[in-house]
Amino acid sequence: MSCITILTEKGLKLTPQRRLILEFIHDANGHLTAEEILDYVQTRAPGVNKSTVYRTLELLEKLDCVFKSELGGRFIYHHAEEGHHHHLVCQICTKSIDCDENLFLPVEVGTNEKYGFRADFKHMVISGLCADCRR
Amino acid sequence: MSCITILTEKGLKLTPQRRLILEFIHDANGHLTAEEILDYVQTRAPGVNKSTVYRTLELLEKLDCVFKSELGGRFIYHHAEEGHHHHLVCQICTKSIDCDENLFLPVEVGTNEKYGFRADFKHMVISGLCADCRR
DNA sequence: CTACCTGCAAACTGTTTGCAAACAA
DNA sequence: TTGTTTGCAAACAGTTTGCAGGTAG
Repeated sequence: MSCITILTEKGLKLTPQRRLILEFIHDANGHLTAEEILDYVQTRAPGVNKSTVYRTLELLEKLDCVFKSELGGRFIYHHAEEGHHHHLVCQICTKSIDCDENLFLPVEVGTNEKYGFRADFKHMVISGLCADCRR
Repeated sequence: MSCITILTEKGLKLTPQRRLILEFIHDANGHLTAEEILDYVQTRAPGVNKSTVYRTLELLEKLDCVFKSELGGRFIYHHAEEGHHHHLVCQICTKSIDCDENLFLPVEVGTNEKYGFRADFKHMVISGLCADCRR
């Protein structure tokens, strides 16, 4: 079910601001900071306020339309579609690689068996060095 | 080699403030926020300033005496000794379980083979539900 | 029409910085 | 003594909030 449907079904409104934010998040390959989202929205609709962006992101997170993670002391957001749930982020070039989610299955099983801990691997950001920057 | 040795060998000074911070971080089982460290230090030496704590943590990180991770939009710190490099943090009770570091070996191997990405799993914080809170 | 949404400005939290005084070695 | 370290206050970044006016449905 699309984010727009989710919104309208709850009696929430599809404003131009929200439309732009949804559009940008959906088209983005990786994750985005609130600032990046604001910048984009403002190129299309100058005057949009950052509090609108933050409030929309908070709403979309509650509706499970976006995931909120953290990276480098700030929050990052990405759309909550099936597949590619993780991001490999290069420490040097900051490039982000979408990562197959079942790579973490062994860890999930391991923490469960060993500590009874149900790890939540829905929105991981893994820091490291990408193939290009390793050389 | 102890943190104190590392400090003095570089001509850096072992002040009472630094002594307290080192002591607290070393004794802590899990990870600590700057605020928690400041609170502790101030019970033992009122008047110590937060900038001292931040500057000391920055220094200790550079000297590889502590690791800096992030959790819930703020930074957390833990001592950089061998073993138990990861933390399983319960979303409900916020308890932290030290976690065997080679649990992540399969992921490290996987991201390497699949994407050529050298994942840095030295200071992971994994969110989820602990055994008690799952019930 | 009305509940939801926005822009604005201001508050807030966690972190960082410049500087003069204080101190460990 | 001397270079390092501290406390203070102020700046800073990212995020959140209250409110009056605006708008989608």
